[in-house]
Amino acid sequence: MTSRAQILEAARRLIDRDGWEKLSIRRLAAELGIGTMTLYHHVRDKEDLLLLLITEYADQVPRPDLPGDPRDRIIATAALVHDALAAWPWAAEVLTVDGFVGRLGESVWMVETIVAGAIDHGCTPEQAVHVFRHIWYYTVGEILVRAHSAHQPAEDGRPADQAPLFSGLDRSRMPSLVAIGDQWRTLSAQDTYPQGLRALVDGLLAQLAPETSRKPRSIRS
Amino acid sequence: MTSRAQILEAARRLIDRDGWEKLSIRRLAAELGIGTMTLYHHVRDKEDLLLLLITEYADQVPRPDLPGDPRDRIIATAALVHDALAAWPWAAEVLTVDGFVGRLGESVWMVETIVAGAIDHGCTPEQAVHVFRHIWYYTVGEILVRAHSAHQPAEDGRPADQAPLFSGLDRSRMPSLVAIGDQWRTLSAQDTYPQGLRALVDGLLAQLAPETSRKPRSIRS
DNA sequence: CGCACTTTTCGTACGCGTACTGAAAGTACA
DNA sequence: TGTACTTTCAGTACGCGTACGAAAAGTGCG
Repeated sequence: MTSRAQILEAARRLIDRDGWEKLSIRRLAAELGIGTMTLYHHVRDKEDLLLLLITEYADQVPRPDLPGDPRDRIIATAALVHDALAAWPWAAEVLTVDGFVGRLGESVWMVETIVAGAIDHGCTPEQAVHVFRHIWYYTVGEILVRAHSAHQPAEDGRPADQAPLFSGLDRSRMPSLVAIGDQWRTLSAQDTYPQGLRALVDGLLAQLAPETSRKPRSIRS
Repeated sequence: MTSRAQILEAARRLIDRDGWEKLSIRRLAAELGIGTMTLYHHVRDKEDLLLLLITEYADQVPRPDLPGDPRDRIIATAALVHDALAAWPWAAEVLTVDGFVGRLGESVWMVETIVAGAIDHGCTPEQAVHVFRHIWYYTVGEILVRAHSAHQPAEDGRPADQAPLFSGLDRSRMPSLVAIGDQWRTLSAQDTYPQGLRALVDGLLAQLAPETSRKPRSIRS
C-alpha cells in the first residue's frame, strides 16, 4: 500500500539526489520498488505529481506579520509568494505545464490574505477576487519571463538563427532603440516585480474604489 | 534541398489537417518525405519549430490606425497582440514552452509601438522598455491563466482529489468567501484583460512620469 | 466456504523527442 | 582528375509518458 505521502517523499528524495530534470515516472516507480503503471493509481499525471510537490512547497511559505494597511498587506503577500516561487527552481517548469496555471490558488493563505486585504480596502468580494486574479496574472507572467531570461545563454557571438531576445528588431527603423535588447537584459537582472506589482495594485484599486484609495492611508476599514 | 519555408508550410498543412496536437517531428518529416533526423538540420528543436510558427503568426497581426494619445496607443497595441494570441489556439501551448516566453518581442511592431508610445508619454528609453516588460509579464500571465480556465472541465460533481480551482480553500475560516471559486469562474468567462492592462499602465506611468500622467491628456509630446 | 465485484498492481506496446553514428552528396582546391 | 573537407541526410537506439488490458489482491455477501 503505497501512499501519496510516500510517493511525494520518494520524489523529493530522487530530486535531491539527481536533480529535478531526472525525475520521471519510471524512475520514481523504481525508487519506490513498484511497477511503473502502479503510480498512476495515486497520481493522475506527471503534471499532477508536480502539482502536488509545488502545492506542498507553496503551503510552507512562512506567514510573517504583515503590514496593517490593506494595500501594503496585499502587496507584501503577493511578493512573498512570488519570491517563494522564484526561489523554487522547478516553479517555472511546473507553472508552464498547462493545467497547473491558476491552481496555486490552492495555496490558501495567499488567496485569503489578498482577497481579505482588498475587502478591507473597500472592495466588494467580487472586486476582491478580481484584484486577486489580476495579481495572479502578473505574477505568473513575471515568473515565467524571469525564468526564461535566466536560462538564456551568455549572449556572446553566435549569429543569426539562435540569436537571443529582440534579435528580430528592425534596428534601421528604430535607430534610437538599438539598445533595447541590452536594456531588457539589464532588467532581467533586477527585481522589478515589486514595482510593477505596486503599479498594478494601485491602478486596480484606483479603478475599483477611487475615493478610498485616493486618501493617504489613514482609513483602515 | 528542403528549406525552412517548405518546412513551415508542411507544418501548417499538417496542423490544418490533423490538428496541432498531432504535429510531431516524425510526422512532419514523413510529410516532407525526408528522414526524421534531417529535420534537425533546419530546426534546432521542436520548440524552435513552434517558435517559428507563432512568430510568423504574430507578425501577421494587422496594424490598424491607433489612437493618437500615447497611453491609449500603448493599451490598444497590447490589447491587439493579446487578442491575437488569445485567438490562436496553440498560443498558450507554445507560450508555456520554456525558452519561448519573452521571445515574442520578435514581433517587432508591438515592441516598437509600445516603447515609442511610452517615450512619447515622457519616459526615458530605459523606462519605456521597463513599461514594455511589465506589460509583457501581464499579457503572458493572462493568456496562460485564461487558457487554463478554458480547459477546465464542467465542474459537475467529481470529489476530492481532482477538484477544480480553489477546492483547497478552507471555507470554515473564510465563510464570507465561499463563493470565491464561482467568482473566479465568472471572471474566466469575461474579458477582463483591458481593465487590468489599463490599471497596470496607469500605475506604471504614474510611477515613472507622475507629472505628465496626472494631466488630462492634452500634451502629446 | 464460494462467488461476484471492486480496487490495486503491473507487463506490454505505442508514439514521442532526440543523442549518437556514420553514410552520402556537395564543394574547393591540388 | 583525385583528394580533403563540409554539408546534408538517415538508421538505430534510448528513455520518456501513458493507453490498454490482464492479473492479483482485497472486500462483502449468500
